[in-house]
Amino acid sequence: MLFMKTGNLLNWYRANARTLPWRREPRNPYHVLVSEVMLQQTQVDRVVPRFESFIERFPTFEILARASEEEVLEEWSGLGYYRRARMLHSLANVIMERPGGLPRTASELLKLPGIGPYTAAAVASLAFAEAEPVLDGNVMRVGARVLALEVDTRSAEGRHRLEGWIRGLMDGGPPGQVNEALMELGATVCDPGRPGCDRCPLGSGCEAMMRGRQGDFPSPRRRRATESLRWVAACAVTADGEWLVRRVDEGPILRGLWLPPLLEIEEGADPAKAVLRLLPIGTMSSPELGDNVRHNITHRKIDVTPVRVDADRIEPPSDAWRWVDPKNPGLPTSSLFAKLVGAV
DNA sequence: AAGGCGGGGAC
DNA sequence: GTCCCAGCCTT
Repeated sequence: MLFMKTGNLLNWYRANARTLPWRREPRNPYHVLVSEVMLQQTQVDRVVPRFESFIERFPTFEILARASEEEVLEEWSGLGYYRRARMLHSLANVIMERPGGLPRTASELLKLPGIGPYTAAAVASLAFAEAEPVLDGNVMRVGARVLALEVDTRSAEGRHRLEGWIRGLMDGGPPGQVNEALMELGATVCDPGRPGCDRCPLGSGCEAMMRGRQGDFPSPRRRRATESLRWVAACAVTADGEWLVRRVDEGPILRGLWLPPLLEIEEGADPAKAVLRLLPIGTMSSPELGDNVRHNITHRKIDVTPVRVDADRIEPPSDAWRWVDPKNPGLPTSSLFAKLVGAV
């Protein structure tokens, strides 16, 4: 009976699985690892193109390890959560030093930088066939509904119950396929707002569906209130279209990335006046306001006013300043940069 | 156990 | 506007 449910799930998966670049057989453990790190809090559609270019540039652990952190961050630009890129680079170096290379078990993978319970289980099961349940946002939602789980899916008890359920499914099929099928189901059928129960292979095995209570699971997460901020961006541009950028060296956000100088301003303050203090430029044209740009960083909503000035290509005052071609910065940066370029 | 970290897309 | 996403590290 239990096995039949697994069979339904795996048959559904074989018929409906998306073809994704990191799923090519035989599984390449490096590809599996890179994709799983990119997929942390980031949706598949956004990861696919970035995965392709990352693998093209850094095809192996060894090549990744030998690259500079700045090169890795440049390739990561716009993907967000930049700590992931730093830790992946660090991980590659650990792997190169480690006898035996990449570990094959979840418990050993868990010791590596940037690898938490989810990624350890995903790599171990998908690349090395270990029977280790993955608990990501998708699987937790599917499981919370199947079990009509009243406790928080992230609590110790919730995780334990979900893992038990998945281990039961793994008695009926290959663990990697079970994990991947559950994630795929959560991503494409068991939608947070509008679950497609009529096409779900788990059918009457879902307790929430049987009770008509799909919307009650999983229990909602507490969320920090968003904070609104106002920034001004000093956009110094040469006649050739080169932009002056500065490396962010302080604050908790976007550190290490290169952006036009940014400054927080008060509501109602004059953005043009604030810009003058930000630029190491002697003479400049009269500042010109661009269209405001909206940028969200975790719990912050930031309203950015770009102020453009025509500038001469002065010598950068320190190595924390550079002139770049905005179409191809060649430096680590945020998607905010492209938004500003389009708004002045 | 809780807070913080990017960014975009769906509604 | 709100919510979510193949989470992790730090305190």
